[in-house]
Amino acid sequence: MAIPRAARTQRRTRIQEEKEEQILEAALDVFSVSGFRGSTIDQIAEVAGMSKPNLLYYFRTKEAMHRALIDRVLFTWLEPLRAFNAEGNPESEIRGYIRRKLEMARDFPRESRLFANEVLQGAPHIEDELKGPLKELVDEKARVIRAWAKAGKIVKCDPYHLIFSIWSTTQHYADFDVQVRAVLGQGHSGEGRFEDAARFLEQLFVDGLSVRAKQPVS
Amino acid sequence: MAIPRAARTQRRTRIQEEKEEQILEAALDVFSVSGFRGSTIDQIAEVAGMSKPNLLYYFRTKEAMHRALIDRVLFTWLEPLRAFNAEGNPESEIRGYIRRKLEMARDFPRESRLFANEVLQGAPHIEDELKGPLKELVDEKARVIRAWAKAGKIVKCDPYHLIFSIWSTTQHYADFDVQVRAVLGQGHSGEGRFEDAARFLEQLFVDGLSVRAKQPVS
DNA sequence: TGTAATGTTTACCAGTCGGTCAAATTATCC
DNA sequence: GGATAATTTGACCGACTGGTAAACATTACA
Repeated sequence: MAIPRAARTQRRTRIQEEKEEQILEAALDVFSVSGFRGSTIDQIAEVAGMSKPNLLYYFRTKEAMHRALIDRVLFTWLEPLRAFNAEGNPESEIRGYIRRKLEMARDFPRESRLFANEVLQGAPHIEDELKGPLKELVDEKARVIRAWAKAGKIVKCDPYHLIFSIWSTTQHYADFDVQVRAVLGQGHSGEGRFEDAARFLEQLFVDGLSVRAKQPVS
Repeated sequence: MAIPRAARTQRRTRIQEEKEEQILEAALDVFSVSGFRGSTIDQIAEVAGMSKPNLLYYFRTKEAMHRALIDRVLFTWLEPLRAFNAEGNPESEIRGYIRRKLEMARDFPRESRLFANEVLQGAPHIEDELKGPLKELVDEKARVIRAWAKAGKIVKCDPYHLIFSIWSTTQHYADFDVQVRAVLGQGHSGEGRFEDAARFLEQLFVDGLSVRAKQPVS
C-alpha cells in the first residue's frame, strides 16, 4: 500500500525529490499569479505536467503545497537582509542591500509576487512568520541602523521605515512589473530598466533630491 | 418585464443609485482582499446584504461589477498625481505629492489594494488604462520633473523612477499593512505610523541619508 | 386606484472546486 | 525473476461557482 507523503519518516526517494521539486516549481508559477484562493490544483497539475491525484499523493492538500512553498522560499528571500552587516561601512551596506534586493526582484519575480499576493490578502498563511522570524530579523537590523545614526555615520532617521522603503522601492519592479512596463513603454521596458532603477535608488537613498554642495560634515 | 441594468438608456431611479452604490461598496471590500479570481459573487452578495440574483440584476456579470468598480475608483486614484503642479516649488510639490499619496494609503487602503491585486496578477482587466491614460499622465509629469532638473531646481534624476519610488513607498503602507503592523509590533502599529512614515519619506526624498552640510548651491 | 415598469426571490443549471478511492502500473530489492 | 512497496491514473463525490428562469413583490405614475 502506498505511504502518503505526510507519513514518511524515512529518507526520501529520488522520485520523491524530483516530483516534489516539479510540483513546487509549478505551484510557484500559479500561486504567484493568482494568490492562494485564486489558484486551483488543476492549474498546478497542468503546469507540472501530472495528474491531480498525483499531486495530491505528494501534498495532501492545496494548503500543504502552499505551506511547503512558502517555507522553502522564505529563507532565501530574507538572505539579503541577513547579509546586512553592522561592521561594514553604512553607505556601502545600504547600497549593497538595495542592489541585492533589486537583483532578487529581477531574478526571482515569482517569489516576490508570491509574498506580495499573500501579504496583500491579509497574510492568512504566514502571519506567524511575519510576527516571529521576520520581526526579529528586522529588529536586529534596526538596532544596527540606529547605532550608525547615533554614531553620526548616517543621518538620524526611523530605521523601520528605512527598511520598508527599501523593500517597497525594490520589490515594486517585480510586483508591479506590468505597470512599470506599461508606463515606460516600448523604449525603456527592456532589461535596462533595472540598471536605471539601481542608479536612481542609490542616488535617492544616499543623496536625496535636493541640490546642495557635497561637503562632508566636519 | 424587468430591464437589465446594462440596457438602460434612461436616467437611473433612486433605488438603482442606492443599490449600485451598496454593491460597489461590498465589491470593493471583497475584490480588494481576494483579487478578481479569488472573489465570488456570493461573498459580495453577503457583504452587500442582498441575494446573488439581485446583484446580477444590477451587474450582469462578475466582470461587469469589477469593471464598474475600477472605472469609478481610477479617476480618484490619480487625483494626487494630477495635482502635481509645474508652476509650484519643486521641493514643496514633491513633499505635497508624498503627503497626499500617504493620506490616500491611510484613508483608502481598499482602493490601493484593489489596484495592487489587479496589477500583481498581470493587470488583465486594466491593461488599456495603464498603457493609455496612466502613461500619458505620467509622461506629462515626467516632463515637468525633467524641466526642474534641467533648471537646476532639483538634482538630475530619472523622473519615471522617481514617480515609481513615490508610488511604491507610499502605497506600501496600504498594500503591505499586515506586514508593516507585524514588524512594528504592538507599540508602533497605531495610527501614528503614518506620521512617522511621512516624516521619514520627506526626509529621504529631500535630503537622502548621507550626513552632509546643508548648504544651498551658490 | 389600477396597471405597467421595476425590483426581488426561490429554485435551479451546468461546470468547476478540493479531495477520495480502488485499481493499475512501475520501481526496488532480495 | 518475483514479491513487495511506491507511484500513477480514471472515475467519482459533495460543495461551490457564475449565471438563468420565472414567479412574486413593490414602486411609480396616470
